[in-house]
Amino acid sequence: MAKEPGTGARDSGRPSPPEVIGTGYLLSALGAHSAMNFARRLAPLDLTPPHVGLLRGIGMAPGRSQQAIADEFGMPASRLVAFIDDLEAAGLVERRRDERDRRAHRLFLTAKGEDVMHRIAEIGQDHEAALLQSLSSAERQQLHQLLERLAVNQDIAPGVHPGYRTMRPDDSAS
Amino acid sequence: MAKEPGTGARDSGRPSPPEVIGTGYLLSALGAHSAMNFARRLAPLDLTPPHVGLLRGIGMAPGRSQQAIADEFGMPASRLVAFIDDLEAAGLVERRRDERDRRAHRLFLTAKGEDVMHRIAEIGQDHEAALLQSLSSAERQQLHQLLERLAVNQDIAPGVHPGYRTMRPDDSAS
DNA sequence: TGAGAATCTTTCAGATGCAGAATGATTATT
DNA sequence: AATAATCATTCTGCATCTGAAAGATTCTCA
Repeated sequence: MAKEPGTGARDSGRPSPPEVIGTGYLLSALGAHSAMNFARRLAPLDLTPPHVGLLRGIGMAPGRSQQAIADEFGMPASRLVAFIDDLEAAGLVERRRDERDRRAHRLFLTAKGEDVMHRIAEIGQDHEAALLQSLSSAERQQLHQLLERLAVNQDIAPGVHPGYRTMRPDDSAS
Repeated sequence: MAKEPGTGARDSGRPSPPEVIGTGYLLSALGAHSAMNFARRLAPLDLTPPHVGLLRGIGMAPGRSQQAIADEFGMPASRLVAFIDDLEAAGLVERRRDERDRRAHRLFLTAKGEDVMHRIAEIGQDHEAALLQSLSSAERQQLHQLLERLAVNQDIAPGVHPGYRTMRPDDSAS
């Protein structure tokens, strides 16, 4: 029985690769998990996390052009169109032609949009509570501060983030 | 001028939506960012994070079937095939027919595969260092422990995580 | 033993996310 | 006035991901 292949295999002569799970990995796994759970909670409203991000972006500074918002969120303007279409069809957002520059559409939350934002805030709090349930209040604060430091350091835009899948391997490594 | 639509609009009568950026959001943004940077560093090796996850999975317990690995990683077995094809074409992984069950393929790292794993470990450390550069050593430890607690609590599988995009809105909310 | 059910891999077809080029309308530049 | 730049939109193409066949093998149990 020299190999015992069925069970575990933990005894070759080689230096085994490091077992530690990196913080970066934890971050990305937890982030994906958190986003997925949030998406689940959002599904009954027929919204996705990007929709919500945009709603927030519009609500916090109404009247901006699609281009401006696309820039803030780091997405191509062409991608924004479909999202705004959805939000407008749902009656949450209004496109108004800019009178000073009739190429541009200025975006506003409707009254219904603002109501939905409050509903979303509740959902967000539930989600947050579920996510952090294993941490004490002090620990939650600690965690939040540490993450905020990282975010500032990496200058994360407060917007919609694509998955790494979006990465084209032809850019230069950081 | 009752509306003043041009400038900022920060003065309606409504209760403005909460400004706080949730920890869940930070997590997901940082996670996406981290995964993207890691993907960038991996690109010269012609590998993606899922490839690396699988390599690790195979290296840590060689000889398992594709089905077993697909289960561990929470992905459909059909999706695994292409990844293993890639890894095998690159000479990092070997498929061997299981003699006891000739339907199954058992997966092993080649010597080259193990070498690449070590290179990947280096890359991971660089990545980690860049990510955490703004934190003291004690803070890094704190952060890691807090995240680990969350991961355990949410029982995150140590595998390949799809983005929330994968979520079909027809499942039940958690 | 032998027939049908289950299991493993693989291929294939379809849905979705995403970026970038092309287009039409409008505005800025000179 | 003519040309260039800018905004929104549409369209095309590529990558990711899933689930449904299909072929090979093994299991079940009558």
